[in-house]
Amino acid sequence: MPLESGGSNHASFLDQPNDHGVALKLATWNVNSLKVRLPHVLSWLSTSQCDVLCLQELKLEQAAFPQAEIEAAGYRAAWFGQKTYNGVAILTRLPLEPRDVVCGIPDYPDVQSRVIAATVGDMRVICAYFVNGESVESDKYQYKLAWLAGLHRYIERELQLHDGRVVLLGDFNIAPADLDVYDPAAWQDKVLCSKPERDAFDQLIALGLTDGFRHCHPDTVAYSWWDYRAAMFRRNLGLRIDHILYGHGLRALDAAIDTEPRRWERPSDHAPVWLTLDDQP
Amino acid sequence: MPLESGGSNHASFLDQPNDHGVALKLATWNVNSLKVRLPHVLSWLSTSQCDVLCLQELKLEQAAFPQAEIEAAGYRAAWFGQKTYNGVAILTRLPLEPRDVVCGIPDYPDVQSRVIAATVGDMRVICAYFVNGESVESDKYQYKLAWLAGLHRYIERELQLHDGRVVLLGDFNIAPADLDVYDPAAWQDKVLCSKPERDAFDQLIALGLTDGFRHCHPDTVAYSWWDYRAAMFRRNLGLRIDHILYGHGLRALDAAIDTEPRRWERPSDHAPVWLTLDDQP
DNA sequence: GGAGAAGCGG
DNA sequence: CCGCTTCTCC
Repeated sequence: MPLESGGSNHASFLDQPNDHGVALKLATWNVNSLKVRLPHVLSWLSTSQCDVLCLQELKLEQAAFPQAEIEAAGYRAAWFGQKTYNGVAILTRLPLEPRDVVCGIPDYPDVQSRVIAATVGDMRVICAYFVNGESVESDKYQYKLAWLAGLHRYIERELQLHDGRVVLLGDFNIAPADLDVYDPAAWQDKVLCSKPERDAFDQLIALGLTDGFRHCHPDTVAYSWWDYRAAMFRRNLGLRIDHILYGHGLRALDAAIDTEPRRWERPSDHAPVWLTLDDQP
Repeated sequence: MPLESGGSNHASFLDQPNDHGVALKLATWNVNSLKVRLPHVLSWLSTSQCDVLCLQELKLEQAAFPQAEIEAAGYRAAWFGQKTYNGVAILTRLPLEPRDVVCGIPDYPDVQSRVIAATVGDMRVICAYFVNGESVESDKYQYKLAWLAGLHRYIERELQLHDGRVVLLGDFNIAPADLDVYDPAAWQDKVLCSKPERDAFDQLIALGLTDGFRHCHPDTVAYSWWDYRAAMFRRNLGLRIDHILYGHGLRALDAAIDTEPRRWERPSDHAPVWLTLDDQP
């Protein structure tokens, strides 16, 4: 997969360096209700100083998005809401702003609000809340596989359109490898870990995307989600299912999963995952 | 209504004076879920120092009563629980204890846990959560009137059995007079204020009971309940529907409605009502 | 408006 | 376990 250099003639992300030097910090966080988690999000924004934060499971309708609070924190947002379930958003730190916002997967009809894309600086950011699938026996699992195929085609097009300067981030509801699972034997062939799901993940990678966290930490065991039940977080029994994949037109500097917010009062069951990108093409 | 002196040969409430001298302080409080309001109850017990506290709307089943916490506060309790709705309790400050506990109205079959009686010291305490009735057009209103008749017969018997040393207290769901209503015209003939309900209240009084609060404060406008909606408490738009009625064998010293707990975080919609009784027959 | 239930989704 | 919903009751 050669690095495309012909079409790309982009400027830097920002006119002036941010707190990460010339790097851009992106993050993804399934907040499991933005209404409940807004204080966490605002607090985390202020300390993490990330430039782009992608949220999933807003669980609020379009009109209920807390735009004023987000903007008061110095961010702009594009969001795709839905009552009760799903809902995704892209937050960008000023002077960055989401441009050319596209909700949903074009040509893939879906009543659920799972995908939002925007151009930020000169890269395409695609925030997705992947279908969970419930169990491999479930109808929802079939929907998941079909949805994954639809997303694959979408990402393929976006990579072409944006010369590999694409970041796909969100709650993938897929643990790509056994290293990403606290008990691989128990999870073998279970939803989130099944072969077809991992194949779909690998096919995204085969498009020329890199798993940011795994690239930076090839052997590190780290999880981004812990079931609320059975004190799974306290016992660190989790899965790494939230990911940041970046295209061949970009280069990663560092990545991590910030488990601190998972320790806060009334936490989301997910922790934010972040990645810094070098601004030298 | 002459004061019965022949049959009554009772000792004092307590062997030694309590914080109110020789008086006994009784209170009633509809807590609207004891599970949620337990901290309020414990806090109020510690400051009010009342000897007998009757609770309504526990909204918990018999086994879920927080006995340990109540006892740790220095109280004993008898309770009559029910899942979701109703539920009543009598709390007594040690060394007082509830004796001869009777749940429900004997000979008045009712699946709802609305009445509990106990002997405390040498008086009979009857704690009741009266039927609300919903509206005068409702079937529940007919149930209310029938229930009131059943209660009347019960109280009549208890007054005879205990030589007028009876206290009936609880959420009556009846505002006895227009003075007890923030907008009598609007509430005219409405449930809680209708003629048949007020007649039933007056018939209880006619048994030889005295409305403790009204006896001590003949002209005072004071409410014990304010609807959660429309900021009714802030605007002091309420009703006096929680009462302490005492028999002719007892004498009141003072009474009040403590509106402070209604200002606390996540309050009940009712405020505690208290009465002190002289221990000189 | 605030409590509880029951049911869905994760 | 935790969030959402709709429902009932007051």
